[in-house]
Amino acid sequence: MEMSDTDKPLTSFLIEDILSLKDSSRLNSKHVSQKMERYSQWGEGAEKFSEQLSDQEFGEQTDCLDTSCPGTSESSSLSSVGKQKRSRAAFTHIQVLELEKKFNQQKYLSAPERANLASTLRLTETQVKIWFQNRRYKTKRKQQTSEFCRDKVEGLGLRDELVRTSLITSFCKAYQYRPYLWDYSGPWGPTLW
DNA sequence: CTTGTCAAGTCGGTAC
DNA sequence: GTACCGACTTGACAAG
Repeated sequence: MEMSDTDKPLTSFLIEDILSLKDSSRLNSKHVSQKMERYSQWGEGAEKFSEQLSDQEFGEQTDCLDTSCPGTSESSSLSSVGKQKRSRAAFTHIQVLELEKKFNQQKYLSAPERANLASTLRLTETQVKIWFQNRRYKTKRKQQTSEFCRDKVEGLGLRDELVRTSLITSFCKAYQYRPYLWDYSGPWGPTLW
C-alpha cells in the first residue's frame, strides 16, 4: 500500500516544508528560521497537550484546551502539516476573556509576561504573541475605519458647503437681476425654479 | 452561496 | 542572526 500524506511522519513534512522554503527564491533564511521556530512551538504545544490529556482525560478543563494549540489539532491529524488543509484553533471564552483583560491593561507584552500568560491559559507563547499582534491590528483598523467615516461625514459637510457656496455665487451672478427666481424655503437656501 | 470573523501565514522592516 | 513588529492575506468555519 502506498504511503499517503496522512501516513507520513510529522518530521518528514517539516523537513520537506523547510527544504521547499529554502528552495523558494522569495524567502530568505530569516523566514525559514521563523518557520522552524513555529514548528518548534507546535511541538511544544503538542507536548503540552499530551501532558494535559494524560493527567486529565476529558476532564472539565478540556473546554479551555481542546482546540487551543495548533499542535493539538496536528497531534490528532499530523497530516495537516503537509499540503493538507490547515486547522484554525478556536480559543475558548475563558482564554479570550483573559487575553482581552490583559490587552486592556497593556497592548504589548514582554517575553516573561507572555510566557506567564501562555502557561496560565495553556496556550503556546506564539499563540499569545500572534493574538496580541492581531488584536493590535484589529484595534487600529477599527479606529481607522471610524476616523474615515467621521472624516467622510465631515468631508461631505465641507463639500456641501463648498458646492452651496459655489452654486450661490454662480446663481447670484446669473440671476442678480431676476430676484423673482429665488426661493428661500429649501434646505439648501436659494433654489431655482 | 455569500459574508464576516479570526487564527495563522507571509513578507518587509527594525532593533539589539 | 534572532526576535519581534505591522500590514496584509489566507483559509477554516459559522451564521445568515
